[in-house]
Amino acid sequence: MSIYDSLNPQQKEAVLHDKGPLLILAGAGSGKTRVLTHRIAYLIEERNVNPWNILAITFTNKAAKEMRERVDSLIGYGAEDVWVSTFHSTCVRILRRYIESIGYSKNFTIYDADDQKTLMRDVCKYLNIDTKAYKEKSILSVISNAKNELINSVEFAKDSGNDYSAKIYSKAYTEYQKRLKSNNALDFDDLIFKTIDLFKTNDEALAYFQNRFKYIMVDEYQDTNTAQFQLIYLLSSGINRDGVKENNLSVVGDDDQSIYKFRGANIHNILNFEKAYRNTKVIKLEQNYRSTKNILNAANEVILNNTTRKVKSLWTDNDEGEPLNFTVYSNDLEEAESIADSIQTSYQKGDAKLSDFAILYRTNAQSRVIEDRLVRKNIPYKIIGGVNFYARKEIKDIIAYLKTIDNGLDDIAVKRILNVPRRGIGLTTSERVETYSINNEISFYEALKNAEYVPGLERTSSRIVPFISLIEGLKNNLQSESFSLSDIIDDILDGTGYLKELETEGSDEALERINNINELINTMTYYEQNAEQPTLSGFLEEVALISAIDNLDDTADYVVLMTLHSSKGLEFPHVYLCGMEEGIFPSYMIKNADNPKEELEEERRLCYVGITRAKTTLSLSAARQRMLRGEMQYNKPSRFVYEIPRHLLKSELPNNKVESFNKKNSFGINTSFTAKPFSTLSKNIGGNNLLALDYETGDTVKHIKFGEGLVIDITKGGKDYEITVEFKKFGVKKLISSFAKLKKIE
DNA sequence: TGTATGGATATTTTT
DNA sequence: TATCCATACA
Repeated sequence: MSIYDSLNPQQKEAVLHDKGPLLILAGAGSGKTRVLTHRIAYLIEERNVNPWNILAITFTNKAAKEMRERVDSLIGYGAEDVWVSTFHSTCVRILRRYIESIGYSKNFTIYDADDQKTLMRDVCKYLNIDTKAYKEKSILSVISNAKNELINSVEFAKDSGNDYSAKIYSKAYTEYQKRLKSNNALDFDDLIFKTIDLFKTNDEALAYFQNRFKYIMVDEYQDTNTAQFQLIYLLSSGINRDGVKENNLSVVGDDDQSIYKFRGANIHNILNFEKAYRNTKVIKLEQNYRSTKNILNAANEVILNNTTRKVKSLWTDNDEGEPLNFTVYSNDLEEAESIADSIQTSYQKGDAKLSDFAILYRTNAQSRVIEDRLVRKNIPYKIIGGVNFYARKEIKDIIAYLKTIDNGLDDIAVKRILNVPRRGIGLTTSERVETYSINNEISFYEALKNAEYVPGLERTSSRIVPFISLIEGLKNNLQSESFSLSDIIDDILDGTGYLKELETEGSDEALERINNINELINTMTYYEQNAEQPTLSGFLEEVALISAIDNLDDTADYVVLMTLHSSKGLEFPHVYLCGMEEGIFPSYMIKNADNPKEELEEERRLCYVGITRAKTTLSLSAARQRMLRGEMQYNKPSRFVYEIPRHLLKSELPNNKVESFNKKNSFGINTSFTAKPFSTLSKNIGGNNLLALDYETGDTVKHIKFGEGLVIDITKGGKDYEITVEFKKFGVKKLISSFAKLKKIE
């Protein structure tokens, strides 16, 4: 039996596709990674394609690693020669080799969001841009959008014409690029942008890679942006020996799972693929192997409300499974408590491992309450994302030292550590050095070396000298043959007294920082032992391109918490989708967006992604009130919940337990209950979901807290009703029908 | 130059 | 709520 026999007909067709462009529209859980890996195996084993002629591109390191492992297990040898990597690392590898032809040096550093912001702050100061009116972040986002659309600063300037704001952005863009270059640094977007730049200006480099990558595969194609599209287009447009353009490009994606528009992803890349590549073969994978029928149907129904999509419908041979849970809790604490409870119960019964559970939410901020509950119950968990490990102060400090040692041109790094730990070198000094460096067109570090000549620094220069000799000493260590990379952090810690300072402080926070630093040392040791040719630049590069999801270890047993975005591509037997509330999910941000309808559809795709992560059970939940940035929010259940057909949902028995932490709710009572919103719900044919009320004006109704009252008015407000009731004991109140569980009294 | 303080402010998703 | 920033003071 061959490895291809286990594939279904569509999968097989995709795997056995010969040459030319191939678009695989792969629904959630339809085995797309399987198809890609089998296709790679097929090309190598059956078509005698050289492994090194294959390039497979993913978005995360984790996906790349998985793909390589799977190819490895499929074929006997050669898997290690297949180039499997992310867009960004692919570009870094290309640039490390050829970047000199566009005027950077090979040991360029990569700026993360923090570095970008620091640099932009300097730029704004220099250009006298009022950062109240033009925030660093928004300027950076304008620049990022431009780069994603392959607009350089010169073209941007042309396009901005006489528009006042555009001119400011343009000036900032120009100066920002100038400084990146003099710092010998690239930001994330530059990695792609400059690679294209290189290919457009250096025919030899382009030809080399076109010739090398005869077969290209791209995963998650729906998330590519214009620049990435162009990159792939260039790489896949090589001419073969017979002078024919083969376009041996296979892309896999699902337009319904396109959730990175905010990051420049261009959904038209996938929607118009067939137009960009003539003679494209299109294959749809519609059989889902992951979820139960109930879960899949719920997902299908929700996504049906989107208008901009390729028509497809997923089906499955799997069991019907259990209906989905939907519970409305009175507040976020209770929601968290209940989720933790239910995980604990299943776990203790031995029904599942902890790693079978995932708790998904829209925003990172929501993780805090849940984390708190899990801690109290001693349930091991891991939060993916949130404050990035490499964004922590102590880690950034050490990294800045490493960058300074590696690339003295990186002014941002040098400035960061100049006075860390304190050396009595303050702002005034730093500014004088900077002025000197600008006037003399040298790097900040070079200027520091000349401190004694810098005007006004006669006295402080004595403090700068030891700093310089420290760095120079570390640089020298690195040169010596016997020196190992992993010693370098120890040397930094010793030489600077960084560790000592933390030890003396001795606070919990300081200990935590020490732990983090040790983790960094471990990472470095691991890198040194495993990399083919370990270098400091190589390590810094790896660290810069790491993503949150890469830290997910699927062999460890813990509950994972993450945003819906991070969950894409993963699957779990049991999924909790919490915070299913209007304003949270969909986010309130979409209301003020340029195109609310488009944004809503993106949120809905995100919901689709969330639902389709679940294999056997899915629990949705909402909270009637939740604390958000110190303010109490009252939200209605998410419209997405209403888009799930009633018959796919299970209503649980009321849950009236009294929790001590909940005593002080603003109503003075505990209203923990399991909502049954669908007992009173009817779905209109137009898709405009309205609650059907079982009472009308003039009826006597009963409210859980206010008791009996007379309905005096019912007004339609959006997708809900506002009910005015005159209560016997509490007077006239206005209530929202979906919250106030009013019961008609006969 | 360093630190403490209070007030303003910004709140989605991240390779 | 958490972070950032300006200002005042040591």
